[in-house]
This record gives sequence, structure tokens and C-alpha cells, in this order.
Amino acid sequence: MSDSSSSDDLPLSRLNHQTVVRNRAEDVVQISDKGKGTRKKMRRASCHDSGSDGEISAMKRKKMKSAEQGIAAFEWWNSPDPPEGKAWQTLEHCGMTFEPQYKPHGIAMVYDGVPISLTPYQEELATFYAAMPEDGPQLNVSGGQREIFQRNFWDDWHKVLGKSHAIKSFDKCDFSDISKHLDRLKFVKRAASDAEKVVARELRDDCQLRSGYAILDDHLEKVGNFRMEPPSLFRGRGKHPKTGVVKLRVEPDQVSINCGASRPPPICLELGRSWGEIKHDDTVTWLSTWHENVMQSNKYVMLAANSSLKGKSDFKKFQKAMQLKGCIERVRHGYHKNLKSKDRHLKQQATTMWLIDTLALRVGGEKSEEEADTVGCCSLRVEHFTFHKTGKDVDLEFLGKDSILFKQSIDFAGFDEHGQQAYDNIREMCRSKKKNEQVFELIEPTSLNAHLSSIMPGLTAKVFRTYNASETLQNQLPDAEHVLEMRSIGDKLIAYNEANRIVAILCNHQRTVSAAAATGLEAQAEKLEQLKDQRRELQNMRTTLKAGKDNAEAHRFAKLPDEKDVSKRIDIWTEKIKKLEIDLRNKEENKEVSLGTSKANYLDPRISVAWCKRCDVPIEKLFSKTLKQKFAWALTVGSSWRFEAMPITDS
DNA sequence: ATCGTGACTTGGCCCCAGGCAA
DNA sequence: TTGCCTGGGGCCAAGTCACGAT
Repeated sequence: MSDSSSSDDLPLSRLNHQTVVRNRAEDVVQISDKGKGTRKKMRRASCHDSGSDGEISAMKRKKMKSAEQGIAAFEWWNSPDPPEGKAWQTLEHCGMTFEPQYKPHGIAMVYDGVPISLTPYQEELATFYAAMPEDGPQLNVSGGQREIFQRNFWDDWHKVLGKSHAIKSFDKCDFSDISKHLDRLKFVKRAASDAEKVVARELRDDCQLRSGYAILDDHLEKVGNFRMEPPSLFRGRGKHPKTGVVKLRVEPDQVSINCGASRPPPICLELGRSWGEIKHDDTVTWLSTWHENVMQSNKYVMLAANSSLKGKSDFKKFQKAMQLKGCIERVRHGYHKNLKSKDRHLKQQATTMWLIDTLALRVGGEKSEEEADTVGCCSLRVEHFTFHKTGKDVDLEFLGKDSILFKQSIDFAGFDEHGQQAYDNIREMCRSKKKNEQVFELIEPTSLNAHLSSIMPGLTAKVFRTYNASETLQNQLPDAEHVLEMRSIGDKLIAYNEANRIVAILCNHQRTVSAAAATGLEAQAEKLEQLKDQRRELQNMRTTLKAGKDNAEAHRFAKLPDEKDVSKRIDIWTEKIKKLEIDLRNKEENKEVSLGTSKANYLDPRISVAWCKRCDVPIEKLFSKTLKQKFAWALTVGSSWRFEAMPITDS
């Protein structure tokens, strides 16, 4: 077997990657040995060698590195796909890892002024509550979610305490001793010595090496979330009816494993425990699944974003968006015509399509009483629109996905005739309806998507978001001839981010301004003022010097500066001010906009790669390490690649 | 045909490492 | 060296959409 340590300079891509990757898999992940006895021995070894022996830790790091290289070397986009309808042919992995059971800290909570000791489970739940920050999104007093959170927590905790327990009312509970204890733990963790940090990292690496990789169709893949979610209080977003409910601990026997029938299933590493079920379903991509008690939903362990499975589906997504580009005129012409239809259904359908295409709205499926009241296009209600007496200004305001506020004043007069027609339609559809009634009561996501896929196979509402985001980026990015004139990479990045920001605004991707960010911004603004003051002073000095009245400043310098020195200094300051101003403006414009979401999900990476090549910008400036891995399939496109119309190939 | 839900993508928040100015 | 700030990445909630059960 070729020594993997010498692989750094091997042209891996020219080797038979199957062999290379296979060797690596066995070497690194230790899950491929057919003999069970050997497997056990190797596992045991890997559990025990986590000491701080430098050689061993260096070896582990090398193993991990070669695993990553093995993964990177596999060009799935140049390899055959599994048979139609199958996600894989062989699949082998290590299941999930679990946190240790709860260890009581014994800190009493105070009830009505009296310390009360709790059973371990009662204490565990109390500790979940004590860990919630008072000013965080769950408990802060502004949003109206605090009461829901507390009531839900109390309902669950109360049951665990039992009827006859001394604690009878949530209002008299004081968790602050436990909170302080948790703060102390955090402090200790933060203050850990380098040696302690190394040990912690070792443990993480062990875990990653032991359980973080899978072998799919004979190549190595990274697993996404192989750690079981720990129990906690459900942190629903916004005024979620279930926020604060106890999310229960999940044990191995509640987990189903999916793996290839021809390979050994994972061994449950929890002492004396075993998996609930072993399945062999090659039509799905999940490795493990379990049921979550709060929302009653299924959760899955899947491969990481850089895996072949995710990559293929990502690639398909953008090909689909390019197909939409190929027929977007036909699509638009279709709904433009129907905006004036006499058929109410067609008219509503056309109007929702206009909104989805123009404002990049999500489709907006129906939601149950058990979920937060958020909406998308189809579920918009009359109360979300405000019409003004004059003109065609409309305020559209609603809570969308994640209870993020969508708030825009839309001047329909600025749109073409079709936009004006959409305005008339919305206005008319709102008339004679109550505030809380749906504007497009005849349109549901299923029917809308059925209509869309009759226009183009595979077309759904969300393809518009992908298409419009990618198309917008391509159109907004400045031309290479312009960019190449820029002096610094920094300027080029600003240009890219500006285009990125326009997309993020289109998709309403927001982020909250943290307190730290706000004060940082303020400090920077202050600094700018200071620099300007200093420049003013320098300018005054120059005026004084010009006039020959040098005595006034003489005492401040060992050697009196001449006019030239001062002028030079002013230039330096001007440069500093300019730089800071640009930086500040950028930060200001960006502070509430999240660029990451569109970059990771909506923007065809090939647009960015080609732009980088045209503009002489290293791709690392735009894509972080993981993003680069996720988009490995896109990195080889040439500088002239364009997000172009694609012929429709069906399927 | 309708409904429910399984499976997969999208999305904001939080924490921490690491870079940088002071 | 230290404190501060930022970006990356992990985490898990919340969407979308297809498909299977009835």
C-alpha cells in the first residue's frame, strides 16, 4: 500500500482514485475490515490512544488530513452515477455518537427564598432553563415570546416535579445560582490552558476520525451531523407556540440506521446499548434517523455539504435554474397574459407568479396551529398589504421563514404594465375580504407547482429564487475590464460584495446587529471623526506655515516641520480617512444583511469562479475552505463561463 | 384526489479560533 | 501580550416538495 504520508506531492488525480481512496478509507476510518474481531480491536485501540502523546496526535492529524485529501481527490462529477432511482450502491458508516448522561452539579435552586434540592432529572431541566440568556431571543421582554417560553417550560417541568412538590409556581423560582454556576463553567472553559485545549481538540479529532466518515460506493465521504442533538429546551423562532418545551434525550435504541446490506452495519459504541433498527434503503441519502418529540418530526444524519450526494443535487439545482433561464420569457409571457384572465383561479395564479418572480417570495405553504404564524406568497393575508390613497404605493409587511420580517414599500408605478396589472389584481383581491383572509385563497403550493412543472419539467416555485439570485449576481458583477483597473484585491472584493448584497436584499436575507457589532461600528465612526479633526489641524498648521507665522506651533516640535512635511502628512491622513470611510460605509450597509445564505445556497458558484478568473482574484477570497470544498465541482470552469440558458433535457 | 409526512434544502444564531491593533 | 473584533463553521429550526397511503 502506498504510504499516505507521501501523498502530499502525489498527483492524486492522475492515479486510479478508486484505489487511492479505498486505501485511505481503510487506513483512516477503520470501518472496512470484514473481520469483526479486527474491527473491534481497532476501535478499542482508537478509543484508548487519545493521550497527549505528541507522536500519536501528529499521526491522527495526518490521518485526518489524508482523509480530507482522499475526499477531495474523488471527482464525482467525472464518475458514473448509480442506477436510476438509487442514491448509492454500497454504504458503510459509523452511526451516531452520544453525549454522556447528565451529571448533577448539586447546586440548589431557590424557591420563594428557600434553597430546594432537586432530583437529577428535575435539576437537568432547571439547568436548561438557567442556561437561557435573559436578553436572548427566547427570554428578552420585547417580542412576546418570553411568556410562551416560560409557560411551556413550566408545563413540562411541573410534570417532572410532580403534584406534591414544594415548587408550585414558576414566578417564585429563582434559577440564578445555577446560572452563576454555568457562567463559572464557561469562564473556566475560556481560561483553559493551551495543554487543556490540545486535549480537548484531541478528543474532538478522535470523535471525528472514529465516527465522522462514511464510505459510499467505495469512496470516502465526510458525514455532516453525526452527533446526536443533546436534550434541551426547544428554541423555536419568534412567537412559536412550542418554544420552551423540553426536547427529550434520544437514546441509541430510538435511532434507525440506514446502510448497505453487503457491508457490516455500524457498531453502537454506547456500552450495553444497540440501535433501534437497521435498514438498507438505497433510494434515500440518510445514514441515521430519529424522531424528535417537540415538533414530532424526523431528523436525519446525512453526508456533509462537500459530499458527492449533496454536490450532485446542488449541481442539478443550478442546471434547473439555467433551464428556467432558457424559457423565462415564455413563462413570463404566460403569466402576463393571465394577469388579465376572467378566470379567478388563473388570475390569482398569475398574480402569485408575478410576486414570486419579481419579489423573490417563497411559495408559502399552509401551517398548523402548532407552528409560528409565518407566511409566504400563497398564504399572504389581506392584513399584510397596506394600500395608500394616492399612487400605486403598497406596503407589504409580513413575517416570513424563521419569523424574519419582510417589509417593503413597493411602488408599482415603477413597474411595467404587467406590474401595474398585478397591483390592480392584488387590490381587487383584497377588497371585500376580511383582514385575516388569504389574498390568494384559490392558490396552494401544490397546484402552483403542478402548473409550473407543466410549463417546464421540474420547475417549482423555489427555482425562481435560484434563477433570479444567480441571474442578478451575474448582471450586477462589474465587467473584468473595469475590475482589472482596480488597485487592490480589497477593492475588487468590495465590488463583488456589492453584487452579493443586492442578491441578499432581493432574497431578504437578514441578520441581527449584535450589541458588540453596534458598539464596534460606533467606535469606528468616532475614529473617523478623530481622523478628520486631526486633518483639519494639519491643514490649519499648513496655513500658518504658509503665512510664515511659525512661532505659534514651534513649542510642539523638536524640529519645526516645513510646509512640505505637513502636506505629505495631510495626504496620508486623507488616504486613511478615505479607507476608513469606505470600510465604514461597507459595514453600515452590510450590518443587517447576511451575504452567506445566498452565497451558499442560491448563487451558482460557477459565476463567481469565472468572475475570479477574469478579474484575477483568488477564489479563496470569496469562498471559505468549506465552501470551496462544497463547490469543488465548479472550480474548473473557464473564465468565460456564463450562467446561460440551458436546453431542457427532461427528467 | 386528498392528505399527511418523509426527505431534503435553506437559514439565522451562537460560539470560538485566530488575526490584528494597541 | 492582551483585548477586541470578525468570520467560519457547527447547530438545529423551518422551510419546500414529492410521494405514498387512503
